Parts: sequence; C-alpha cells; structure tokens
Amino acid sequence: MSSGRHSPRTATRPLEEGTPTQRAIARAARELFERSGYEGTSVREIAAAAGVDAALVIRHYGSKEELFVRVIGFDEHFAPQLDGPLELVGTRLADYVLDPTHDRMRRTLTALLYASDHQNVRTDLQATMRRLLVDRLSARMHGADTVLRAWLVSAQLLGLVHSWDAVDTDHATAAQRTHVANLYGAAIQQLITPPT
Amino acid sequence: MSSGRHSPRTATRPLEEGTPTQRAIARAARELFERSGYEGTSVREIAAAAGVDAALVIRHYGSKEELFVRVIGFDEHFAPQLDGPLELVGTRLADYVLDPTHDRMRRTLTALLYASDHQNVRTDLQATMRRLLVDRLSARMHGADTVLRAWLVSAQLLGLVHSWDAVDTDHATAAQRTHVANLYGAAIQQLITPPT
DNA sequence: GTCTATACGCCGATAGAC
DNA sequence: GTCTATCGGCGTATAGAC
Repeated sequence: MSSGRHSPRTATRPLEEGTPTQRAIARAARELFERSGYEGTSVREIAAAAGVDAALVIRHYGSKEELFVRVIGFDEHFAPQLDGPLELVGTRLADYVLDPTHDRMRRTLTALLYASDHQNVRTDLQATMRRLLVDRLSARMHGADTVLRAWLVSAQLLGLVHSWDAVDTDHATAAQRTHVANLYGAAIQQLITPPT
Repeated sequence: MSSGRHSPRTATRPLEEGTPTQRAIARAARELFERSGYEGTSVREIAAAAGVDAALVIRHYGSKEELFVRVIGFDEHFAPQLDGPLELVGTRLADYVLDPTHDRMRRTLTALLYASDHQNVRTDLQATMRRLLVDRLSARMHGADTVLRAWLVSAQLLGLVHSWDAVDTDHATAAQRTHVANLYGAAIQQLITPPT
C-alpha cells in the first residue's frame, strides 16, 4: 500500500547507510528477524532493541514488511560454488546450503521462505535467487532452456533448505551432511548438465 | 500452549465430524484458508462465514493454528503416481503437482508451505508428506537410504510447488507444464532410481 | 453442553504536537 | 526528526445466558 520507493536493494547496504538511528533500527531488525523469524518479531521489539520508539521504525521504513525485505537481503553467496567446475556445481551448491559454517545465510534464506505468506517477500526472494543464482548459473549452462533449468535448480535448493530444519532436529553429523549433499547434488546436477 | 489433544488427523475428516456448527466452522475455515492463506484469513472472518461468534471457533478448536492444521490436511494424493512404473514416478509426481486439474491439492500444499513460520504447521506438513509420499515411496525403492532419498524427493516437490506460483504469473500452457514436468521429473528420478 | 457478549492485551500503523 | 497519543483489528479468555 505505502508505495515507498526504495532503490534496488544491494546486499546488506541498508545496515550501513542513513542516520545512526536508521542503522540502529536496521541492525536490530536484521538480528531479530534472523533469530525469531518474521511473525516472531514485533515492530515494538525491534524499536526497543534499537532504543527508539516503535512509530519511528514505521516512519523510516514504511511498514514491517518493507523493513523485512530491506534488511534480510544477503550478500553475494553461491558465487564461488557457481564458478567452479560445472560438473560439480550441483553437489557444491547442496553442500553449501547445508554447511553449518554458513548458518547465517541459511537462517536468512529460511526466514524468507517461512515468511512467504507475504507476497512482497515472495517477490523479493525470487529477485534474490535470480540475482545470486539464476543469472550466473544459466550463463554457464549449455543446451536448451538454460534459464528455466536454472530456475528449477533454485527451486530444488529452496526445497532442500525448507525441509532441512525438520530433518536436522538433533543436528546431523558432518558425514551425514556430506552424504545428503552428494545425493541431492546429483539430482541438481541432472538439471545443470543432463546426460546426453 | 492450550494442550488440546486431537487424534491423529485423517484426511478431511474434521469437515464431516462433530456437531453441525463444528462442521460449518471447519468447512468455512478450509475454504477461506485455501483461498486467502493463513495470515490472510482471520478467525472473525471464519466465524462470520460459519454464522457463529468468533469466540466459539476458539472454544471448539483451541486456537487458529490448531484449526488450520486440522482442516487444511488433504486426502490421499500421490498414491496413483507412486504405484505406477517406478522409472516414471519422478515425472508423474512433477506432472501431478503442476497439473491445474489438481488445483485444490496445490492450493492446500501452498497454504501449508506459506504458513511455515508456525512450527506446528511445519510439523504437520512433514507428517503429511511422510504419510502420503515418503512411506509409500521408500517401500518401493531399492538400494541404500531409501527413506532418506524419499525425503529428498519430498523436498524437491515442495520446492517446485513453492516456486511455481512465481513462474506461473501468466498461466503457463499445457505444453510448457509438460516440459517442466519432464525436466524436473528427471531430477527427481535421479533420487528414486539412480543410474548404476 | 452450546453459544453469545464482552473484554483483555497485543499488534501494525497513523496524526499531530514538539 | 522524534515522541505521544491513539486507532482499528487481531487472537484469545471468560462469564454467563439459553
């Protein structure tokens, strides 16, 4: 509704730009959204954590939803995995999203997936995956429908991330993670370099 | 919080059991949840559609979340696709979830996916996929880790459904759907019958 | 036992005074 | 710019009428 225009988001920029107050809000919002998800975080909590009034948060960012998509965006992930040998991209991508070392990235992605009930969030997630994965991957692929196939790879990865939490109840061992990455990676690879 | 015990849900039973009022609530809830999603549907709306007071909805079902997982569960899907020739299951599953004829099933699945911010919903979605897909599929599979691989098939399907809305903006033609089903189906098949 | 009426404490969001 | 006051709506609880 509030047609607040915001420039095409680039990574975590909102946390570094604007007045100190705005940055404090953005930083608090990002941390809370990552920890507790979208529904689990209230504007009043964010305001309290940033040391300001709740109304200010809305004033500066238009709405909770806009604030979310502004601060939850993430940096240049996937790039190293996409630039390696093309036959290994499937497994490397799966391994990447499962690796606990990249917990921050997965929490971000999870937060976006779980907040998909909001259309703006879905649109933002789509734009992010295009920017970070589809554009880069499809450019390296051969054969027909490279862009479509890259989108389907994105769908596979999102499905894996969504389902991982449930499986990862009592945190999986490194060996199990590698095994899953190999299995799922082969399925992803099917779309990147289909057997002739 | 309200530890309202409810028997293991079986398909759409809640819509047919209980007093007429309870059934009216369940039917209205199901319809609204499917059309407008979890966040987009209020308890008061459900009550109005059922012709009762909002408090009664809570009285009968404990909470909005419990009501949701009770009525949004779906029937015995996937079974015909899973029972066919094993080498075709991947494509048939992909085709099934994309087919507009099964719009009802996809809306249900989408509603569950989009409401994943709520832990009870995630648990319910997981239980549903196990019951309808993982158990049945893993029983037919050969080799190692049949259950794990079946779970990864489930993850792939959920990823496809989640991403499909975005791609399906101007509704895809039947030919395009078939094409996507073939591509994605091959990737699913990789996990069901991996090449030796 | 069903159901209504009323109310409580949050929520996201707005208007206007400083 | 920032805070105060306030809005309407939300999910939910309870008292009590039928």
